[in-house]
Amino acid sequence: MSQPARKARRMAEAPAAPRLALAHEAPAGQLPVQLGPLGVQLGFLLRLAQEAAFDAFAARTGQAALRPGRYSILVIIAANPGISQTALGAAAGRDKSTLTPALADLERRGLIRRDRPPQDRRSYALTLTEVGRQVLEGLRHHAAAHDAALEALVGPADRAAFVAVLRRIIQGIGA
Amino acid sequence: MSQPARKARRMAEAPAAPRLALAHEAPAGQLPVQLGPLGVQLGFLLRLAQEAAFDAFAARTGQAALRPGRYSILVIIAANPGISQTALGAAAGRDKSTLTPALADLERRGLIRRDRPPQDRRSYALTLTEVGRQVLEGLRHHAAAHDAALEALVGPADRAAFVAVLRRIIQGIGA
DNA sequence: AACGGATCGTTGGATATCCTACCATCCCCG
DNA sequence: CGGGGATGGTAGGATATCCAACGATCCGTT
Repeated sequence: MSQPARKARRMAEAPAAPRLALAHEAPAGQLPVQLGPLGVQLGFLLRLAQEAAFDAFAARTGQAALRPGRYSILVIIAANPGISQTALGAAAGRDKSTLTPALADLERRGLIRRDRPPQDRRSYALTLTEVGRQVLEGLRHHAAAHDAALEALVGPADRAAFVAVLRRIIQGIGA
Repeated sequence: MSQPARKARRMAEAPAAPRLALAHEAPAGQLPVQLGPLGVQLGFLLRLAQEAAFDAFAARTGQAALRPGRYSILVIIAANPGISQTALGAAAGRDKSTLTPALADLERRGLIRRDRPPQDRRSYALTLTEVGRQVLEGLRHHAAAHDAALEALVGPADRAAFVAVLRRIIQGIGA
């Protein structure tokens, strides 16, 4: 849900070679493209890393129904049965309007249920169906493998430090 | 260019508090939302970190003309006068079709020039104008400040290690 | 009991992305 | 020299995002 659907359409293929080399190899006889200061700027590298990671996860999951964005929705609903759309959006880091078509799609596929709690007819209580649990189980394997692949690159000994840095960025960069 | 224009519209305001707390604080009397395994999954954290960093940079720059995506385009063109659109897209990690409207806009604003090299009338040679250089100069200050803010969170002593991890992810996650 | 402010979720619109197909151009090979 | 494959860039379409505004509902205050 956080990226366009290119990954869904590309997933039937084996993952492509990385789209970008930081030290750009140009065609024979040409100089490589210089990135200037971008090559060491943390924001730019974060973007490239995130997109590469996202692409790789999408490659693993392979089907539109199992796109990374849907995965995080299913995980959060599974962990919080009865959660509202507003709370889900906040937890997933997504605008509530972004969730409207995504949840409609998951409901249509039979992966979740949206019930009107009698005490608040404005909102929905979201829960996974049995089918949804099964689909999520399949996704968890992909997610675990993806996480292991990322951890291999980070270095297992450095994982905790890396996570701590990401959390500090998440919590602190807007201040 | 890597994210929707929400940031452009929001930039006139002071940056909002972070949209997401990893340990979600719920309304009084409610339990916080549980992230389940997402809270420690590297892919999810990378996404949140990247979006938070992007939001923060967009907040600094403030105007649509100076959006982060345009910044990377200007930096790369500045470092590679005469670069083609195809090479620029590859360096920026963007599809060439994504660049078409962005470059048209930059040209319209007088920040770049697109010339037809006589030896290859299929392509364009992209260069910054004097106005483009000036706009880029202003952006560099924002970018440097943003990078410093990120470095403060990463920890100056850990910056090189963090960059190395991001590069390994960029280069290696798709393999 | 009624009113006004707040909230939940949806809709419409805008922006940004990529993929595929196409046209114009280039270049290499037979 | 000509043809065919490749390349540069654009257009159309699909997907995903957020913002603002709206209708329905909730709740607190008077």
